[in-house]
Amino acid sequence: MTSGRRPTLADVAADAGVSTALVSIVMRDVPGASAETRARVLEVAQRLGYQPDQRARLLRSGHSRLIGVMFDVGNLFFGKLVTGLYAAAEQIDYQLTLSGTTPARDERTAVRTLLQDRCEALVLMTATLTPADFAEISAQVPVVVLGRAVRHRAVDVIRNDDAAGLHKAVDHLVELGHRRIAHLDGGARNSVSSERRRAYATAMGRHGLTDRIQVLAGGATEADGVRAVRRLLAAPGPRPTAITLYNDQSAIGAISALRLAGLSVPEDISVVGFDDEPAASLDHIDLTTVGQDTATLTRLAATRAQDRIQGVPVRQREVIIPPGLVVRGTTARPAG
Amino acid sequence: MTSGRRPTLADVAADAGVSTALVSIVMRDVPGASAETRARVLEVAQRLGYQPDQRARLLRSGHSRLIGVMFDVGNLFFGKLVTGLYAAAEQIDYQLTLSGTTPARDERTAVRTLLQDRCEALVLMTATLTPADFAEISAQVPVVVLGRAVRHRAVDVIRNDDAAGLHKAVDHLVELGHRRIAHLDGGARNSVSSERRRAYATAMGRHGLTDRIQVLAGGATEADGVRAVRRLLAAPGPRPTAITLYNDQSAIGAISALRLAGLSVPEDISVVGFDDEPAASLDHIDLTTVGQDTATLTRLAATRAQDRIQGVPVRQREVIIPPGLVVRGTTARPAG
DNA sequence: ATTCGTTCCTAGAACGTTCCAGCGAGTTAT
DNA sequence: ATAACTCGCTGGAACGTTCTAGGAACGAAT
Repeated sequence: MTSGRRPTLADVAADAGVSTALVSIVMRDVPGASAETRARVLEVAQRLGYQPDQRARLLRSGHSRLIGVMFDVGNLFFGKLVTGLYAAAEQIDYQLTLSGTTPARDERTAVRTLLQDRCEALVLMTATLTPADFAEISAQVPVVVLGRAVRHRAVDVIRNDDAAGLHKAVDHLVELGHRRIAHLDGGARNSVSSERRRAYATAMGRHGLTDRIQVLAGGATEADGVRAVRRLLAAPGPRPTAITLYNDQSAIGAISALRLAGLSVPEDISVVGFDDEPAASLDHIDLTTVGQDTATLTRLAATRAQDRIQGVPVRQREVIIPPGLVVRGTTARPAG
Repeated sequence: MTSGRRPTLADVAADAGVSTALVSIVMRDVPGASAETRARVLEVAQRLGYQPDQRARLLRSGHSRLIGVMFDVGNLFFGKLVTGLYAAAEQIDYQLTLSGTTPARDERTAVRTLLQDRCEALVLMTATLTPADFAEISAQVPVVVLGRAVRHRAVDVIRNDDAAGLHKAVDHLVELGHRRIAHLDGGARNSVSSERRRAYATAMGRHGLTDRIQVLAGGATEADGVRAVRRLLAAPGPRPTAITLYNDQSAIGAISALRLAGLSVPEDISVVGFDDEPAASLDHIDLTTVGQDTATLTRLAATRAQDRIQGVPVRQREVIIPPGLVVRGTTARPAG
């Protein structure tokens, strides 16, 4: 099946009766060859099934035009980001090398393979790397952290504006007529969670609803959403007409708990999630949620990588992108 | 931040006062260096932050010990398979190069980059490649198709035994006491769907339930599941006490339609899906389903790739792996 | 004393590409 | 007519490794 040896530049050159240098010129589509020679060389290359050897190419040319990307293969949100990165990289004529993390393949390992592939910059969707890791890696290659708030003087950060997301959620609900809006928290020891909680309170304040602020203890999972709703319904006093939640997972849990308790969403109570996970768009969930602008995030990550490679001076190391509100079926005007 | 140039073998050699060849020997951990020299070279390499250049290494050595993997970054099931492949590749001391497909990056493009990276074999989780593509690709490098029934004389196939999956589903329901078991089909023009439908019928027959066979027109989406259940409930005659479905998506739709109609799952009706998607294990779905043996699938794909690289003769080009039944909360004894 | 093996090491040639310098033959400017 | 340039092309060096062949040193066997 597999033919003995893949054809090289030399094979094409010999067949076309020219030098390897000229074939190289033709293959790279740079000036330096006449139209007719160009056509002839291309014809031969096509006929022999020549494929340029990426490794030899970059070994010689010094620069690989390669951006290394680390991501978790078990999380669909990162799939979205990788999709965006591929598109963005193509725009600026860079290639992507992917290195996945799995439960058995940690981030250090993933980064090491990217380094060995001689990527010119790294885009990391990291969860576990430490400041020491960042120091070590960024000493070798520019690093862009995508999607997570990391504070390290040597890395660039492109991430979503969580605060703006919650402002939009609250604005949307207030516009619909809601006043009694609760927030279901994402749990203690979690910086993302506290940023979202604070933003909720600020947003309520901006609408003069400071006295209506109600933060419910919650968490990041469906089960957390279920429990929080049970507590909420058992509590005395007027029920909120709407809830914003830490994320979609807990929102999905909350919705099923509400419906199980005989309340309908959104007629009796509106729900807004966060993240726009794929599950949020499923027919039977149809969750209104805050969606990160993955296209912009990835475009900026790619261009920032390029800037660093080219040594372009960068003003702000951290760029924060406003998300959009994806209005679906779990929000409506309050009853009455 | 980034230091001028990454250290090379020559840098390490100069610093340690030995030849580059010797450093190479030490780095590859092959015999030919004394223990003390080895230690000294390693110390220098560590100190300089030397990382071997993967490209130069394989350019010289001819073989890359690299397996190219193509997968869809937008599908979590493939994430599972990639996870398995990483583990399997490590076992046999190969590295993986990932090339993702996205809506904007087609399979031809993905394969081309893998070829340029000089992978020694390709593991393709393909949906769109044609026989002509397979012919062209497999002429250059061994090809293993993972997870899909492709019939082409030049490629190996490792895939799940869909028929066995449906047999297990039906056996499980019969064992629980069900007799009136329906099957919700995955739609017409779809070879996977018809294999599953036929297997359902065969399984029913083996339990002497040929006269209870009931195939409902369905599809692959949640909406299809919802519609099929509505039709089922509107139809006259006794209701089935259990349904097997084409996949998890349609099963999730079916469940929500059943519950909306006031029926409880599994008390009134049992439901079995197919694929064990991540959504199936969510708390509020908790779907009994047929789960593919991804560990075995990926292990075999990797070793098959290795066999082809090494020219080991292969008896059967297609290997079909039995799936397992993941029993969760949507199946129970029938009422009465 | 010579031969033989081992062990540890090195020189130098590859691998397939790109880059640099340069060359002949036209064309244009002086 | 000469100089200067452009165009199309080529030879050869380089990139960072690994591989092959072999050499120096040393102990053991003859």
